[in-house]
Amino acid sequence: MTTGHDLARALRAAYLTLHRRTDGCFTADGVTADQFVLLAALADEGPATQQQLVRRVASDPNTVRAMLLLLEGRGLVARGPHPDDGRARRVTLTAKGRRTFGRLWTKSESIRRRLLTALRPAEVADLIDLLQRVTDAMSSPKARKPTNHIEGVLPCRD
Amino acid sequence: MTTGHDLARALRAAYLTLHRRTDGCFTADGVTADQFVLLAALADEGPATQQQLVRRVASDPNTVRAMLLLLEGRGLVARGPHPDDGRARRVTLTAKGRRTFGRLWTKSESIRRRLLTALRPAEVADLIDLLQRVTDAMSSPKARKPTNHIEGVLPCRD
DNA sequence: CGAATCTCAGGCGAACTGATATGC
DNA sequence: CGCATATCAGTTGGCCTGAGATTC
Repeated sequence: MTTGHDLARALRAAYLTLHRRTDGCFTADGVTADQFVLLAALADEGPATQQQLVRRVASDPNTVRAMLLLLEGRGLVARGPHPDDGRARRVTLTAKGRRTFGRLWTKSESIRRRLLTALRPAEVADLIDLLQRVTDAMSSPKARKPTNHIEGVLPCRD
Repeated sequence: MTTGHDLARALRAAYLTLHRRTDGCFTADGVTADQFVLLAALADEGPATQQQLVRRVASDPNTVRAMLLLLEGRGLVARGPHPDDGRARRVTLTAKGRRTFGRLWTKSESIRRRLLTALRPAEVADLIDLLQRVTDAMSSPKARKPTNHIEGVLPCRD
């Protein structure tokens, strides 16, 4: 019956509407939804190298760098040298970054509440698990031509 | 325990990995994942006005227009006058568009197969339902200042 | 040496704002 | 008239390619 295409569409619709609402929530603060995700990754899991951030937010090095430059320009993050690895940078939230994130977190409270009132707790857990499995299924098990970027062009072949 | 943030992250990761893989699948054909969604919307549900396409693919008029211009330039879609409404346009797939979509559909077979093998049929149905409810929950029930665009800036308040 | 981390230059499509023309 | 559909100009941020420097 279903070909998986319905699932892809449902996933797309859910993500885009969430993303749009989140963006709208932060426009007055000049922070995008994606930048908020980056701030949250730093706030939740602490300082990280850019490479680690790439993995935390499911992005790529160039994009993360560009976002960090923007956030750094606003004084929300700092990129210092890494103590143990001369190649890496250690990205941290500044005090201002922490304050801003706290404010944005509060501002987006209603969004999270919406999510949680639309679903029962058990359903939230189920949904997270199902999404996780989708993510795993789509993650490249065999990338050919590994580039310095994310995983190279993701092949159609499985 | 969960604040809804985990759910947002899982949703983001699932969508982005799917989107990336789909994009990579079509790069050789010069069609993006989002354009594919537009083609699919036309192939599945037939000709439509641009406004209808906006709803079908959960986007906004300006974005849809820009994508249609690209697709029209490649001869994949045609935008004719609407028979009943002088304001609207009737967007259709061209023969070439249908052929291209068929080819891309076949090419992306492995992606859909991955989705379906990662989940049991009942889980697919559940996931679609849960995502639908997330979408509904995030869709603006009360937009203030309706613009000609999508719904105006989506407010944080619920 | 290869591999990993990051930088830089450049490009592209998606998404948005705001204003406008036209037809219902 | 208000409202809906679509257009146009312009901007931004996200994401990517490809190359290169530096360090492990």
